[in-house]
Amino acid sequence: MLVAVDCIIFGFDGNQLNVLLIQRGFEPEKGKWSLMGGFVQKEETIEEAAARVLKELTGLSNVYMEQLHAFSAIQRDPTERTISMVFSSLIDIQEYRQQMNDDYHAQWFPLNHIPKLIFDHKEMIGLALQKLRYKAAFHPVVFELLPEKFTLPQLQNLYELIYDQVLDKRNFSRKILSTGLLIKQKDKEKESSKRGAFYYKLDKRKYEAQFNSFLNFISNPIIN
Amino acid sequence: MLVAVDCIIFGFDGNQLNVLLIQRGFEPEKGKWSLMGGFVQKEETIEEAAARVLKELTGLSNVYMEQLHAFSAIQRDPTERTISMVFSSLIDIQEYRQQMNDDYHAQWFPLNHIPKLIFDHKEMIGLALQKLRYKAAFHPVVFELLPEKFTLPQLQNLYELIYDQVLDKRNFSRKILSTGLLIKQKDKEKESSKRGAFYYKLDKRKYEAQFNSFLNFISNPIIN
DNA sequence: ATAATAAGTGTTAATTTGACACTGATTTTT
DNA sequence: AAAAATCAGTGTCAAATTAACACTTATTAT
Repeated sequence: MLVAVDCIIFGFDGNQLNVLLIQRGFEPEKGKWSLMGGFVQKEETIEEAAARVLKELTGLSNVYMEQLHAFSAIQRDPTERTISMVFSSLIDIQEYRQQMNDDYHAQWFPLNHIPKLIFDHKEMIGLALQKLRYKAAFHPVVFELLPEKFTLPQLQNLYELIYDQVLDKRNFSRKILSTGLLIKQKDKEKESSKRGAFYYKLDKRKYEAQFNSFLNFISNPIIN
Repeated sequence: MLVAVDCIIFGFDGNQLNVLLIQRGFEPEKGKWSLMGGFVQKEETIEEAAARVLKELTGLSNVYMEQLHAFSAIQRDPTERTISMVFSSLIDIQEYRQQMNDDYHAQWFPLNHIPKLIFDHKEMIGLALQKLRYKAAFHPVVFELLPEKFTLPQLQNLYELIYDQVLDKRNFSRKILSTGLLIKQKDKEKESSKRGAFYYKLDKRKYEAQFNSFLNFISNPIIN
């Protein structure tokens, strides 16, 4: 019985939530779109295997990933019995763009335009998205998808994407600012509007301290 | 590399939260206290393996278990490289007492009197408890620990145990009844008080429909 | 100068929360 | 038979939070 890891990396480009995919480099299903996957070696933990596989296939390193779920249907890989440990992660696309250079052939796909994937990888992404919704409702995880400096409209936009729900900006900013997690900057982002919107940074000390206090940003989050 | 499953079964006896343990039947560490564990066979999913192992070691069947986490530290089993898929479950001790007859030697241990366990099993239980706290704060999972008919004082007692926190009974009953999930019965439980407390049953239809609406029973749940 | 665009901000009513204490039913004791 | 003990059950009020709602401001383009 083989033990594999598969990595789901969500990335936000300012407009869309994306998932990173590659064309599989070995048989079976060589050339088909797939999550970044590989086999666990004898001398590594599954977390180490996930980090190694991600690095090998995309060039990305120091990406914080966490266990999502293990998939073990007997025929999920029709050629060999394989259990897959799935990891998932949220990153800011821009921050990692350099690491992910042309030597690699990983590609970002917007969530609503994911190509046909091998095995049960589509199901894996579905579950990861569900967990993201769950988690983001109570924990300030979405900041991991944003650059260091971001604006309130960008942040709201991201929440609206994740929950597929429009939010009232007055209530949104009151709520998000009331957490005390955001530090207003002096400069503005001027690309996406004439007036420009102030940048904010995350207060990392408070972020870590308060991570487990529940926020409930979304009134009636739809989790499943 | 071996793939194992370990099962964490929490049970409530009316007073205490308990975990089910057995004395391990094979080397290494034969005779030491342990979670119910075994190896995944070629022709079964890990969920099936967990159900089979639980049945073999304790007689329990039809227990709903869900994946908790995979443990894969290289030396966690010092004799052989083994990855363990951990499952956990909540049950009403009474309901399963018959299944768990004298043929088996599984024993319930109150959470604050757990013996020394093999490998990383203590850590596994810690994580399962953390997840129970997390989940029970938003989902009505605690009913799985209770018999079909239960009283409000019993239910409150259970929440107080899980969160190690005393709750105001007026606020508690207001909140729990406002979910509409409980159906008041005509009869009373008269064992534990002179006056007797009305039984309630869970409205199973609503329970399933509302499972994913967040309840937030506990004001500031301490999750970690 | 004017129009267009998106940012930013405040009020009010309704709901929810948390704090708090007494009455009621029954059994045990004297 | 009366009194005491035990635990179930219930209501109010003030504070905090939420949801709904619309206008002003800064800037750029015309």
